[in-house]
Amino acid sequence: MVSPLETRLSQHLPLTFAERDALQWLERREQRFIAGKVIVREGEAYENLHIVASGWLHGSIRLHDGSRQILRFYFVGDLTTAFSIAWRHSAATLTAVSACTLYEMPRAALGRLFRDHPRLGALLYAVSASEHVATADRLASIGRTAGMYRVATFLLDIRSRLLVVDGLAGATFELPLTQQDLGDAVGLTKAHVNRSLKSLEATGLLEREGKIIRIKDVDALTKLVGFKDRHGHVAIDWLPPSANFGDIDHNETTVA
Amino acid sequence: MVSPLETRLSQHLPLTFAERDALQWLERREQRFIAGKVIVREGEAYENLHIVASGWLHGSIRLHDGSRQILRFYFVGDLTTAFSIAWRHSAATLTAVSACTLYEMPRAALGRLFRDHPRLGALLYAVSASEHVATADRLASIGRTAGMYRVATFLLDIRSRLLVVDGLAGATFELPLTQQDLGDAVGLTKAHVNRSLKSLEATGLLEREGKIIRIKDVDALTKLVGFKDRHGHVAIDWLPPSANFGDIDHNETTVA
DNA sequence: CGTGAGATTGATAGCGTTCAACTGTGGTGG
DNA sequence: CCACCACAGTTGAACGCTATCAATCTCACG
Repeated sequence: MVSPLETRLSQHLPLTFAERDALQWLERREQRFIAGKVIVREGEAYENLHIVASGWLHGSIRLHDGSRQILRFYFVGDLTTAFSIAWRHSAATLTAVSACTLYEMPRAALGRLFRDHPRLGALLYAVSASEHVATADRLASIGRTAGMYRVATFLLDIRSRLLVVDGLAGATFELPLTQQDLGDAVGLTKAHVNRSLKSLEATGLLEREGKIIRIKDVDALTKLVGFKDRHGHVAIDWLPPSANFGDIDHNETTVA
Repeated sequence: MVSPLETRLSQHLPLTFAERDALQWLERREQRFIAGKVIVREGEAYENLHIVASGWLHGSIRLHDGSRQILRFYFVGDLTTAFSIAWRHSAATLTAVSACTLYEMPRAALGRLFRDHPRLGALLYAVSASEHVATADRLASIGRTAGMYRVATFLLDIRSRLLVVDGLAGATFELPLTQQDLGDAVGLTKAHVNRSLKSLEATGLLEREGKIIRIKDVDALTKLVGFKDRHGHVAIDWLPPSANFGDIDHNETTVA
């Protein structure tokens, strides 16, 4: 009965009972998808947002010339393609990378969450902000650096997020992507992704075995490519107090 | 006495008196800056967010190798580098492009806004989402398209935002940027920016006179480069009702 | 008229794409 | 159990876009 979104948000902030209850209400409609399934298609009207309960997904947009840009990968506890909330039609395509389980949540439920739990609304704003900055980092990386660096930055970023999500200690993880997918994420062709991976291996900082990636010296690689980790924490000092009914809160947190 | 942020948000949604009042409270500390001034520096602790009252600014980040990526330009009514809210230290450098006037607003004031006016919080979330998607579009553009297309997309994007902000009817506008700046925004060197502009002029779809840009056929150029306008509207159907005190609202909106 | 910043243009080199071929591997049907 | 197939990964060769470096030009300004 662990709520993924609650777990995620709790990493930033101790939540009140009422807040946790509200989050769990968002996670009642469970759906499962097989690997490769397109869940929401760019440009189509959509009714629901999705919270990831398990599995990998990605959000992508398609360009004029038919090529695809993968914007972000989503893991347990992520609110997928949340940026689409600004429109009735989805801004991106949501695709299951692996088999996954999602909770479906009506758009209006997010509005109610802002109303009933402003502090959670503000926290979601901050989380969304951190994702925006991660996108911005990738923008800079793609615009200005050579292929090998883009790939390394990408791998460090995924590793960093998996750490937060899975609590995996190590620098070894499985990357269930084709090199084509990887290329669509970092803006390279699959051929050059392959060469970039080879170059990385040649530095001795990275090893591969099939889909398994092992970063042999995370610090050295981080320094080499100038990677900035944006996922550790979000600032909460600016958030409003947990409610208009502070007394009830106090009771409930102690109960919890 | 026109409040820029209020004006901006009113474009999406009729605001109540209380909401408008709250927004105006954020705009009491006015500051002026000359062109070129660095207002917030990446990585430094910061206390305040800024609302643009007049002028152009941009937010940028610096890469490992010293090069600069401009993430976004800011105009009247924009909440600048709002994504930094997720950290105590600014995620980006905020620089005045032209002389400008800003309102300074403590970070915690944003938190109070979420608490006291949840609907505004949700609306800010949506606006932030639309900016995130704009960043994502640029990411795709930079990763996958040739220089001429990137520049054209950038110009169409700026034009589109100026339309919203200034209500300018035409396809002619002043671009107070050096070609170096433009290159830092679209991921090209200044030399290649120049060649890309020349190529665009050669198509007959664009004219330049100094800093003045005239797009001769917006629709044709939009179609040519596959530009998607993300600035027109944000969806508000998911927002919560305007307050817990519906009756007061009703009075106040009619009074207004 | 000198000065300096930005714009423009040219020559060259390199990175990444494109296209194509080949290899390895896991799954499937006979 | 094996032949076959599809798909991903790998590698090579040639091309083209963009960076780099440098020189020149333009223009506003003191």
